[in-house]
Amino acid sequence: MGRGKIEIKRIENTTNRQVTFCKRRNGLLKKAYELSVLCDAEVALIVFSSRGRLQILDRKIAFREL
Amino acid sequence: MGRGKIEIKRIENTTNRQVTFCKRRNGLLKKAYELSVLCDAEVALIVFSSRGRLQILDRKIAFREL
DNA sequence: GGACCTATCTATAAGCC
DNA sequence: TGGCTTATAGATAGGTC
Repeated sequence: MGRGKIEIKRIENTTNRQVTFCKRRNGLLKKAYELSVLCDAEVALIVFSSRGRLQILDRKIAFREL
Repeated sequence: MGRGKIEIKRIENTTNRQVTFCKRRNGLLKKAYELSVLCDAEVALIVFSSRGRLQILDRKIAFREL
């Protein structure tokens, strides 16, 4: 999606990788939230960025960043 | 998205809710996988369906269903 | 229930500032 | 680095079989 198609493999350019990480992490959090609400499901999402930041989403700890 | 826009609130129709759960869970698993590969990040996704099935994605336990 | 279809909506890649 | 913008790829709602 976006202006061009990309392959699903490690983005080598560091800047581009970080930008993509932020964008896609946000998208993933949003979709996890939507799934939990729409379908009344328990969804937990745990993401470690390459810099070691831990981020969790669930319906009780919504959008918490540790 | 799809043929019409929907509100993000619990889907009351049981059949429709289960269909949406399956579709969106698959979409979420795919996006979690893509994030982990593209951005070399650790991503774990834990989903409980309303029927209590547990599903986990991470890069080591890829697409495992318990 | 699952697999496929497709019109339409959404996420996002690449730019620009 | 962090927001915007926008063209386009991708996800999916509703439907059929």
